[in-house]
Amino acid sequence: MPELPEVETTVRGLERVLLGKHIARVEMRRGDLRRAFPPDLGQRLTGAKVTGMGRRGKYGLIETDRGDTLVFHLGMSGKWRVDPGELHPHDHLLIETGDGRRLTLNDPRRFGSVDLVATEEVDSWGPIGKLGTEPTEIGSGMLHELLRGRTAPIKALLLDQRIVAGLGNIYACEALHRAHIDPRRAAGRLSRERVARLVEAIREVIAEAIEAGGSTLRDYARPDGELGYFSARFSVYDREGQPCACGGRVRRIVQGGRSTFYCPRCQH
DNA sequence: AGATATTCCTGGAGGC
DNA sequence: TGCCTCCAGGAATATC
Repeated sequence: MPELPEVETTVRGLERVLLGKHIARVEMRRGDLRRAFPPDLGQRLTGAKVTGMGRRGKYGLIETDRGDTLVFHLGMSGKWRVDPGELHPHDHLLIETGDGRRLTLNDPRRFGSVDLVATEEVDSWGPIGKLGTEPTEIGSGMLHELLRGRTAPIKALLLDQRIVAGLGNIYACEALHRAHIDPRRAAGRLSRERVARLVEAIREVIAEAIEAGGSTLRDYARPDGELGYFSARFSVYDREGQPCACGGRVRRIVQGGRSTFYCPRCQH
């Protein structure tokens, strides 16, 4: 389930293979993901040189010297495979570099997307233009202001990409646990101090996940050739019924159709 | 406008 | 073993 840390790790992995390299060949195998692939994706990428790599929220960015940026989203099952041996059924896009490396975008559930956007328009481009602040850049005063008057549970608003960009279900749960905040609490009723604690927790959880992902990345050229995803020991996520560090028991509830895991003993 | 529900899709888990 | 149902998730869209 790629959230910000997994996308960041993916981008760093792709950077080693792509940055400064020419794209020799592009093969669109199945283009009907969330959106159809741009029909001219192949011709606009073929022969181009990759001049930069980046990330915004959960979107990965591959910038070329033609003024285009490939914007990808991994949805929930997407991943890039580096030098895959043979192609798999869900390898929807294949990119070959001038020095013979191969990359495939694999996404069984096809919730992901691939778009080609003029580089100078990326920041204002539809989905990215609507995104809120990066977790690393948001201040507690700013978040407190954004949450003011909101009656929805804090958990639901942490998943709203227009407020903070990049959190998904896992890290929203983990951050709330670390900040000792009850996920059901109305977002607008959190004190300034608790919002500050939440911001700190979000930053820590994200940073640790990226660090752990980076260490997995060191051996990303494993036999299966896949980029390694962060698989940490979560404190609460997917741990229903198991003990919390405080001695409580992790509970699962449903909010907005999504599972929330939290500890009733230490989250208030 | 804000909150909530529904939709897309496939693989894996669990039930019988 | 095999078949069935259900569930996971992000983001767009619909509905209250």
